[in-house]
Amino acid sequence: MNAQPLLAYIRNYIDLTEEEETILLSRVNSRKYLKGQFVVQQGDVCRYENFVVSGCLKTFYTDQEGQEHIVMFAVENWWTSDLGSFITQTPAYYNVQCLENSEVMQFSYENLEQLYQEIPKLERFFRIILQKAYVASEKRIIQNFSSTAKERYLRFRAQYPQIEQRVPQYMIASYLGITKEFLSKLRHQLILEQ
Amino acid sequence: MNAQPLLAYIRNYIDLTEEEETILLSRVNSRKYLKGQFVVQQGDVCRYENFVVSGCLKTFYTDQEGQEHIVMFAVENWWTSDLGSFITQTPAYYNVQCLENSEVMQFSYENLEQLYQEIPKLERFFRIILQKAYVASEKRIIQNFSSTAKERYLRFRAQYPQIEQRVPQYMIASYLGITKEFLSKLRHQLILEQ
DNA sequence: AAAGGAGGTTAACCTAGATTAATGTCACTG
DNA sequence: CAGTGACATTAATCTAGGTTAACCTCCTTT
Repeated sequence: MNAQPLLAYIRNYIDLTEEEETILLSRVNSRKYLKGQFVVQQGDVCRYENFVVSGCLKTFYTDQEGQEHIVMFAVENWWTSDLGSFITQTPAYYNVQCLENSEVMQFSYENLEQLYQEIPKLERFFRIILQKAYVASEKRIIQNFSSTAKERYLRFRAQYPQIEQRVPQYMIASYLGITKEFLSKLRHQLILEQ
Repeated sequence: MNAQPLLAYIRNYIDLTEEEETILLSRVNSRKYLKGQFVVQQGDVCRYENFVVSGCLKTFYTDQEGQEHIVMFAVENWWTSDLGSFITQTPAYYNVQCLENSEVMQFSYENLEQLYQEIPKLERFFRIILQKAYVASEKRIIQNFSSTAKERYLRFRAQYPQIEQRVPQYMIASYLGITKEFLSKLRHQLILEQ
């Protein structure tokens, strides 16, 4: 397993001794998934928090009409799971599925609680990354409210160029909350405007 | 100052010794605001995380056209601040303004960092409440995407009956991302449907 | 009691984006 | 290289919700 990306990521926020890093790694599992496989399935309890080492995944749910809605994408150095399901250990609302072959580092619920005991600094680490995630999530709420689809698309493109290249457009449309047809119209408009 | 609501709230998540509670309270300030006063103003650095002891506040921002958009309301036992501004100590994007005379318990940035040193359990406390806030925020993103205005209004009413009574309708419309006229139309429809 | 001002409603008209369905493009597999 | 399946585009029509503006209630304040 390639633990370096995870350790490097954690070092951005807290300092761990070598011993602590060893304990940490002993309680994390690396897992490889193939394109199309599910890391979380709605209805199951989400057992892991997943740190993405390589690959690309989507988080989505299906509404009453069976429509798929993409909530987020995750690529290298992102976290993905159904956090609501994970923290309460109740059935998941979301699916997390691989769009490419992917490798993730998995923290199970029990191992993570254990780790909080063994390395209390990790409470701080997860608090800090959650703060950031929460702020980003709030920002997304606003931007959805007060922008047109075109503005949201432009912002998405500017903000996540790595993702736009790797993901088919109908999924980007789903992420933006518009139809693939309307996204197509927007793209056409933008070409004319140049 | 009435510290009981805050202590009771914290006790839901972690156990503090009497001594720890004393330290905590020594680093928190109670503050009373009048209706209309601002707890956070956009452009200023947000200095506090605020726990609401009594009253009602709104968090909003103004867009390019000067339109006000309400992001959340806060009542008793809720937290309010501009977290993005607070954690980075950079100018706030939001305003937090009192809709009623309100009392809040304020954690300043410095005191909170100090408290994390003195009572590491507080890292855990804030991690847990942030997890919950993040999950709620994500849920709101979804519900905004995949529901009509009518569904969102009904859900808001069911979920926050305490708030609907205390806040004028044009603010609820702003929170729901619709115009007050359209909300009025919806309310009319709902009366006919019964 | 008159005059504002804050909030709420109604109605006529307008627009962003959805829906449906046909057509196009490309990559693969047999 | 024909055929299939996955993805993208175009165009016609429809609808949720916005905009504008007039009007209606209550409270306050003088």
